[in-house]
Amino acid sequence: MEDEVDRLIEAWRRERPDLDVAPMQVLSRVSRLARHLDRARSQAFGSHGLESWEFDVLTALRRAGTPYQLSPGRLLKETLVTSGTMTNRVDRLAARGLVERLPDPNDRRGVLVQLTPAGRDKVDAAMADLLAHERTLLGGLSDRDQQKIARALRELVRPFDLEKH
Amino acid sequence: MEDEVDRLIEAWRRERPDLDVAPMQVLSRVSRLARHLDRARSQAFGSHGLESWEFDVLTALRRAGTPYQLSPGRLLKETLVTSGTMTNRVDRLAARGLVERLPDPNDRRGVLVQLTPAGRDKVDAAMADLLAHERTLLGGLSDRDQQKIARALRELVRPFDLEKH
DNA sequence: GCAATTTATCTTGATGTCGAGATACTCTAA
DNA sequence: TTAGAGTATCTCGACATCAAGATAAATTGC
Repeated sequence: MEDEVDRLIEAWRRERPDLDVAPMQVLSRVSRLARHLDRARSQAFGSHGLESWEFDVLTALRRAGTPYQLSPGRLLKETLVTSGTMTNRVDRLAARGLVERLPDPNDRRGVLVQLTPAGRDKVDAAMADLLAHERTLLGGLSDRDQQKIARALRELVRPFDLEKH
Repeated sequence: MEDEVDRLIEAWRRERPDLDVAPMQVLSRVSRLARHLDRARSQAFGSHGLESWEFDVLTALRRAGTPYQLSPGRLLKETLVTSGTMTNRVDRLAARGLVERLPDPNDRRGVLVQLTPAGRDKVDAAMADLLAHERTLLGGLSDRDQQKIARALRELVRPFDLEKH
């Protein structure tokens, strides 16, 4: 059974028979699947009144555990955005009452961003929904297959994860 | 050997032991890998003086085969952007001399976007580089493993590809 | 043949992100 | 203790994208 990437590859083989397009079999599918996942996520969050970028920030805080505080600097490492973007995001989340800005008691340059109870409720509900939705997307794959793919993907991501330190 | 997603999942297990976070093993890695691939691509294109969005449009035209013409409407289906975005992209590519706008002889509402020789040269060179780079990223995986993953990913993407028709 | 609908493209205004630079504070080492 | 380097956050301007609407031409149904 064919998918869009098969058609893509077929076109390249026709136009550039000299190129080895095998890498696209894996990597183009990763990119395309990720784009579709983004859209599916946005849709899932919509029912909770959340945008994707809001979910990204809130989950980072939620994962940190009580008291659900992280510095903006830490947040931008977790979410891979720039400092200007994070300032803007925290502003808007604070305006919506989902996070608060607190002065960092140990560093007067610093700030701590803390999840409010309302923010915690929202992110918990959205996370449960997201996982339920993702489970249905993976429905076709056996647990064994999922594990195999997860292991292979871990191999592919590791070089990037290492770069950062 | 652990990666960032292992740490992510560990944090969620600690904070929300009631949730089944297994889907993240596959899907979070897909999303993260895709983000890294985007950045790697941008970097690879930089050496050809191309932006990612430029490459997207030029490859769509290149794949179409001689005479390398597509309508803006067709282009936005291929690249998954809106019509306003495509107008803007074609404007800038035309200003750089990589594409030309021609009137569609069969439909006076329509336009055809055509690759110039300079555009074709650029995209051909960039594509070869991209594939070389992707091959090194996949270096750790045997051909058999690559095929297995490709098949599994095709399963995961198919439902999305079907939606559109 | 004509009105209504659909299709193709472009225009416009709002928005989110980035990157560079500004500001304020902390740390290091002489 | 103090100059200089480093760090944390915010500000600002540029830019790519999107969504909605405008325009013009083609198509459909009567």
